[in-house]
Amino acid sequence: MTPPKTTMTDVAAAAGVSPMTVSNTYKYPERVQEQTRARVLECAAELGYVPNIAAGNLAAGESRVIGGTIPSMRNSSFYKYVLGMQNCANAHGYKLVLMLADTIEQERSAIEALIGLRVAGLVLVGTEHAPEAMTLLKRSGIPVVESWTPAGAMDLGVGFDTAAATRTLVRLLLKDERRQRIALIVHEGTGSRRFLERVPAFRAELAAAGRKDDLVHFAQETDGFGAGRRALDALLQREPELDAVICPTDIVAAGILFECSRRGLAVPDQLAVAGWGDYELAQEVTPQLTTVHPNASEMGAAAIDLLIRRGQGTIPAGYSIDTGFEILERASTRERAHRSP
Amino acid sequence: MTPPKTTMTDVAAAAGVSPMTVSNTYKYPERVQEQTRARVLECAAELGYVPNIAAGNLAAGESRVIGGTIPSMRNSSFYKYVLGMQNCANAHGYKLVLMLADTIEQERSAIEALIGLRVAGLVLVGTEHAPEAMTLLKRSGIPVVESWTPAGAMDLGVGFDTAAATRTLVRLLLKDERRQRIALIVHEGTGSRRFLERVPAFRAELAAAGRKDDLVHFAQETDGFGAGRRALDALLQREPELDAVICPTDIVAAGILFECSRRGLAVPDQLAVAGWGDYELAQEVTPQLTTVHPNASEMGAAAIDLLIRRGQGTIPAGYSIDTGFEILERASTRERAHRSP
DNA sequence: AAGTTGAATTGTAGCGCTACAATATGTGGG
DNA sequence: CCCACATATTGTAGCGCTACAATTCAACTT
Repeated sequence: MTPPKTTMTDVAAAAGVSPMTVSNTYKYPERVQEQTRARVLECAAELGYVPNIAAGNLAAGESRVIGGTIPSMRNSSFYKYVLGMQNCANAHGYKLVLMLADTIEQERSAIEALIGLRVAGLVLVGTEHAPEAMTLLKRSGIPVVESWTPAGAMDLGVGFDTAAATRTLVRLLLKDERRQRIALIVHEGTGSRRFLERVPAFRAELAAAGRKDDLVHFAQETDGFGAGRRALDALLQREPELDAVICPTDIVAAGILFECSRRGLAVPDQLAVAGWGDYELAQEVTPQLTTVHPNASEMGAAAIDLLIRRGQGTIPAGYSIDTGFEILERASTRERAHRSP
Repeated sequence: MTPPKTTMTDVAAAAGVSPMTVSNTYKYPERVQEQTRARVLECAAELGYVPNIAAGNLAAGESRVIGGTIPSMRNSSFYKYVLGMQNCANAHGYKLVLMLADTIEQERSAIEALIGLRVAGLVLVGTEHAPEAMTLLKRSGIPVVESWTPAGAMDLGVGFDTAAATRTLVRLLLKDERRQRIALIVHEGTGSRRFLERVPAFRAELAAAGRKDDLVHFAQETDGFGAGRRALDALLQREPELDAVICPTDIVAAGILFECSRRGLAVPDQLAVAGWGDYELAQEVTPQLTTVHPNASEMGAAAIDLLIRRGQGTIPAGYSIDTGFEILERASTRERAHRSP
């Protein structure tokens, strides 16, 4: 019932050295003579010893564990982002532990737990956090990187300019000057305001081109494909002449594509559809989706990198990295063929 | 630079009580008088104090953190599974920390890190683990639940009978007795053999019906939708009379659907397609996909529940829970309409 | 031969917390 | 008024580990 816990002292006894030598074997191998180290490791393996990281952190007053919260695992951008974080962390001898945080409240609880674990740093998504969490974060002095956000981080940040990406998408759609009624769909919900900064960018760009900028639709984040269907429904009701739509994610865009095919609406001839996120899906649907590629993996790596360098004191406060984006223009927004006049 | 770390002693001093009273306030609130507790919590909040879980675990020799490894975040079943775990853990006052483990080697490294953190228990996916990891797991005495697997767990297990699900799918396809050439696609790869147990079930059921059972295709797990395209290609080359196909995931099935639409192959009339996992996508594609619903959320909850109850000593070794599955029959495998004779 | 050096190893103390036993503080009975 | 008795609070010791200073010991100098 009670598992026989193997400690450093046990290993030391078995190897005939002092506990400190065992400690050094793991933490500063170069301080221990080759053959001593080999013997220690052998004994450790034989006893099934795994160093108690928590105790080590406590004694050393530092940690090589980085915590991350993720708001959703449902899209492939986040997957690449987490992979990027993990690879970078491992390459530097850090471990990444994740906690799921779908809502601000869950995030608060996760942040508290990770601070409790005394992680070396924290990577959060976005800049909206529970006020209590912000306070704790500041008090604890743990370095924090906020990701998927171009600016406005409390300290360190990585991300790309979503407003710029939105403007670029609008301009791309306006290349076909016959498109008069362009809509923007954004998510709203308990979780995140991070879509909302696209709205003013959208409006500004349309206004600059002398178009009406009233078609902004708010969709539930939890709805997935269904949100696309519902959004299209609502938008067509408001504006039967709808020309083009910019979606908050490729999932929503795909939902719209599916709905268009049900209704017999031709994409892109009758309706141009732009996605967001460059999910794998975007290349598989017909027509292929124009989308925003977020460099998720680079973003993840940059976040961890910032954290580690901040720990070394080589990064000033308030530093931010823009990991850029790329607009992938595909069939779903191609200009309509000009018919002979 | 050096963040002023607030400790229990600081809070105790501020509240004018002993450190033990602060400790009790958090761990055994009922032992502390109402007003004392209130004062302690107030001081803690003011100082931004968060208990050091790691130190607490060390002193108490126990932990309320559960570790989990996840092989992929790309599908919605895993999302629901993780949610199920997290909800159950939180409901019992436990925290769930996750590590990404796409390969056996990454899993080994994650297991080691989580043991190092001295988590209360571990939830792994599948039954294949690095031998070193298995040894450590046994030696450490940490309770382990293996999930997504019906049987063969080293100790505790949760999952459903994938062989039974496969047989049910085959029988469903055989209801249309004109279907002669049914194929099975499974994933193979560095990551997992967990798809392979479907093969003998597939063969046995077909053999029992007097059909040929040779059409088994192995696809790369990393390929996503593309795997569907490639698999269909390969299968049609081997057997132009292909009637039906059972896919390892809904993603692969959707890939096949997309490819069918490109080729002008009618689903289900010319080719029946069955998916696996009941992803959101399955209901959105046309035709809607027949699929296996894995009760992912229940599985996650059951895993954590087992772990906690094992910690309390109320679960015998070798205990397994079958969380069942459901076959969702949808348009992609409907019987072909009988033409009048 | 005594002194100097450097590498390898080892005590000591303490990280922040909790189990446990010990003490203080009240309450009512005899 | 003293004793039992429960309730509230507090020392003490130690969890497993590491920083740091102290020690050992062989290999060179001079």
